[in-house]
Amino acid sequence: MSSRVPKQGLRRMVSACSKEERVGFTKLEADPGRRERAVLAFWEEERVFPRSVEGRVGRPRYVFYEGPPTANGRPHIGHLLARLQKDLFPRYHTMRGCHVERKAGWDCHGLPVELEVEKELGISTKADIERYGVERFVARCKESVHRYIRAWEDMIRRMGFWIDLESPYVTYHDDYIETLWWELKEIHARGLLYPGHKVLPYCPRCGTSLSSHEVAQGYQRVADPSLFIRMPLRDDPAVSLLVWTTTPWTLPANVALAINPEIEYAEVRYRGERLILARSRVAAVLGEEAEVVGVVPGEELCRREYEPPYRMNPSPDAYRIWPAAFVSTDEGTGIVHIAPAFGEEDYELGQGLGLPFLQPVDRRGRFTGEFPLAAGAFVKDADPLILADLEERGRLFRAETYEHDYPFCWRCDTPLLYYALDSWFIATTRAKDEIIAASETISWHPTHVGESRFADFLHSMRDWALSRDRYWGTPLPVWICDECGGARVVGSRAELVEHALDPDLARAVELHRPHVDRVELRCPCGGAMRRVPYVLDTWFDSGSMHTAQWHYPFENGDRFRESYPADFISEGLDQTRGWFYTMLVTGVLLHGSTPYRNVLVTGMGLDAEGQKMSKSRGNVLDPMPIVDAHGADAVRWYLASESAPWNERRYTGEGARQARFGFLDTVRNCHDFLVLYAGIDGFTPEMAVPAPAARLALDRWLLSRLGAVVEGVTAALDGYDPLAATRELADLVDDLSNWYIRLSRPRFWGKGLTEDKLCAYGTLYEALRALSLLLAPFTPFLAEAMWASLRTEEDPQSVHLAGWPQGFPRDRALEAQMGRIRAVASLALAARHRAKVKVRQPLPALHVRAREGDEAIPEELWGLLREEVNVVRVSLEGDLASYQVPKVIPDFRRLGPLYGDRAPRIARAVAALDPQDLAAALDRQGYVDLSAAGETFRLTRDLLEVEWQPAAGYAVVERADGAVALDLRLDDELRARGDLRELVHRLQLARKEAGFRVTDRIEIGYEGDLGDLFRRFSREIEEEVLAVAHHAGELAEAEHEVALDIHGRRGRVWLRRRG
RNA sequence: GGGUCUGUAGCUCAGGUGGUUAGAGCGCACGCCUGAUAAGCGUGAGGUCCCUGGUUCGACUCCAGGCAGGCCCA
Repeated sequence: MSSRVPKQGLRRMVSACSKEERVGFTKLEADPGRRERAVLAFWEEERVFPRSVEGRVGRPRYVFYEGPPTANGRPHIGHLLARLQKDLFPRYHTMRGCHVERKAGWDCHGLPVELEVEKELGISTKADIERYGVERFVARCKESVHRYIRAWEDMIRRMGFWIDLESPYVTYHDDYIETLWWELKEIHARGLLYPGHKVLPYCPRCGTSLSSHEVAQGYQRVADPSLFIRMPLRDDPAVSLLVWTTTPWTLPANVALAINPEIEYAEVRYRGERLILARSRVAAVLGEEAEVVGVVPGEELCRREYEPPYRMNPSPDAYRIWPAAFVSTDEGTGIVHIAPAFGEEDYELGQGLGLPFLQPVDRRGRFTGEFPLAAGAFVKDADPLILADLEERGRLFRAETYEHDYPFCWRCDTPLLYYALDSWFIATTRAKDEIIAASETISWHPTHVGESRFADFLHSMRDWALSRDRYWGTPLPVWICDECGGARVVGSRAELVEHALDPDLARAVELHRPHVDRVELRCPCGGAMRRVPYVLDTWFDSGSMHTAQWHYPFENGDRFRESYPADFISEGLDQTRGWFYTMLVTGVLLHGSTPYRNVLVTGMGLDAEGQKMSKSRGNVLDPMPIVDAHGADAVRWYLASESAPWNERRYTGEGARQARFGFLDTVRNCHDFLVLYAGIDGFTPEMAVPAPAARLALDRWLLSRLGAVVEGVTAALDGYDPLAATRELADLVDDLSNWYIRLSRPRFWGKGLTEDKLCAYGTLYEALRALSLLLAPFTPFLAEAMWASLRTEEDPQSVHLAGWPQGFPRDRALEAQMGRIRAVASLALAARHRAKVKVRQPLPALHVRAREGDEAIPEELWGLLREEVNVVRVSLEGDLASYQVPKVIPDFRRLGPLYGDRAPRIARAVAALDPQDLAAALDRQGYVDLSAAGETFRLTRDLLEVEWQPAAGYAVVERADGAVALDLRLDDELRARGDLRELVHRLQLARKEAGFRVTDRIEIGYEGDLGDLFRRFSREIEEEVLAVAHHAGELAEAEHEVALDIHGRRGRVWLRRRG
């Protein structure tokens, strides 16, 4: 296909109708929505994204892994930050010449999806699901996932996030699941997969346990009861142990108390009763009133019996006191209530001592008939019942509330219970050293997340509670024999078929509940094996994408090997314990090394009030209206340029608006400026332009700045610091717009395509072209639209198929000199402002206090300065003393106490002296002697303040970056020149009011006091306003007429177009 | 309670091996420019650099302790 047609196609799509329309350059569509939709259509038609990947096959790979979005909610603006990084860096490395595959992925399984469907169906328990039918339920889960995937795809496309949506990995596909099965078999072969019975955080609503990384997501601050309870000693009922708990509902399951034998306990008398508690807690718990009557060593309490709150077990081992090292005196009384069913430490203690196990709570978190007081009540609701009962029986010592963080189910907000459960585990703790060693090869951005937060988490690692008692998930591939209890971990579909009682069923079955549960295997013992009822923790799904996305090892061996590990991943900070952790674990267990080398961690999205955005809070900001209003580029630039990626952000719509008008429109204006004049002169990029060395300093400066920015942006992106890159780019655009173009404007106005004009066009063209390339990763739409206008026939069709810019040699001396000139210009403008003199009025001189290096600045640059600040002459001075006069002010606050009523006379004497001499003397010797009223006084420097003021006719500005004195004295010539500029300005305004084009030639008639000016500056006026003739008197057939007042010269002017 | 990050202008945020007068954008005020024009530019006002203590000739920066917020852990 010829590149000509699509080039014109995009041109048509992105450009506004322009009067100056020419073959090459075209103005950019100003409406971001229209511009971006045209670019999207172009990308689609020309398959630009796939070509940008395919075109680099065989080049070094830069491997990117997509952290799959959970397909159970709509995207909000908080998701965009990480997505932006995931687009920006692959685009950049593609332009650097790497082969960057970007396979999309969808995380489809899990409780959140089930919850969504439950809500749709208006049901809320597992029994409801069973009644509804697991098969239908699972089918609806699949539908739900598809709905959300479509919403995500729409957002991803509209934002210009390039990722391969055509062939994503999908965690619920059989191929994906098969890899997970293979992984589990591998892990099992290493002896790291085991079934256990442990106390786990458990959601009674969802009916399933949660892993540590899930629990981490759901802590909330709550007020819980805080109870102190009396537990009388069996052998001495007059004495009670004082026990503290924040979970009254666990008391019925109490079977023991634990103390620490290292701790000293005290028997105290308190308001007539005798209590035992840790000695160091007496004051905190009981206050001043308590009287310690005896010390009880911890060991003395061990094995003694006590009276439990509820005697529910007859065993002689129950209701005794035991030693335990975990008992501390940080809180409570140093005596801990033990309920093995409801606490991890409790459970282990109970196992170790062979204590009875009481479980009066069912899987739904409700008390069973075993505990009639609260039978049927949800545990948290039973708290008040138990409290009242203890109170009534005189066992309650004190009841308060206690504010602490308690874990809640991260999806359904039900308080979690610690509950003894059967579960399957991965023994990650046995590979802990290996995992930590691998983690140390990862580069974190920012470093502290990896060094502290992630490292801490790894060091406190627990075994991974892998199984979930749910429906919509990867089935745990473990089959257990009914007869002998033997287990088989199935690692592939083939293995399933091989051992199935019904191989045809196994061959065709979908690897989901309830289908796969119908497959029974033949046990070596001859019995039938049935699958355990569990599905996997969804984090195992996404955490395995490094391997499962390729359906490795069943196919794609090469692709897997070339793509492991990833060079780059980027997700939100909340993934530290989520995806970053689970992916590392599976990567190390299966492949022995980290699955990713660089992680860019993005901060969380907050709303305008600083609250975390979340679906449950209802404060999520939908990005699409903002995108519609200002464009995807504006949102992208806002996200990239506002703050470092890892900072949390407060999002408002305002940021994108600013990005659009403050930055993107400036870029567009710069481009359109070139288009306007290149159109008039017929400049095209194919024209031969003099070599940079032959161009003006202004041109050479801009080219050097380009070199600096290319270096800066490259280094910033190589270091995963997009913020620094945007700063470089913003500075460049400022230099381009507010200095280069501003100062070059007169160069573009002259007649014909002169050598210098060619240089200006060539330089501006090269700058815009490089800018388009540099912007491509950040604002791909605008960059593309610019490229469409600027590219030559030899160039790639898309900016995203082009290479990263290079080849702009630096001239650091010139950059520094121009920087100095700009600083001086700013000082001079400040001086004009202070003196209230317009820039249009020429002034005789600007005196600059010289700095090191100023003498080396070439005359050419001083010339730019003269024009910019409109002065006839610029001079360098050693100091500005000649343009300032000192004013010596006596300090009455000091003078008064020293000289009393003589002070005013001294002040008068000071005023009578020449301030110039006074200041010089103070400066030289630090004091001045003077006589007043017949006395001589020696006034030291601290008594007299010297203030420097501009001398008459000067404006002086002094700042950290320099000092200038502006000569404001006007003579007739300067006044006349000022009048001329004023007149030209008014005539230009009149042209514009008349609606003439910038190229129209005109004829002028005038009358009144303006004759002098027209006669004297005849040539200048005609050139400036493109007049071919002017004469006194009203103009026949005038198209426009204005009344003028130029500094008191009044008159009228008529304009008419000619030819 | 522990870890960690953050705290700088009205708002959103940069910055600094410890060194004259701490920056940007937006907003605000005033003005300039007018051949990029339903644009552009400049100047200015605005800050106890969260607080307290320490180290130092000198602290917004380093150290310690606190306060507030976010995230994470228990």
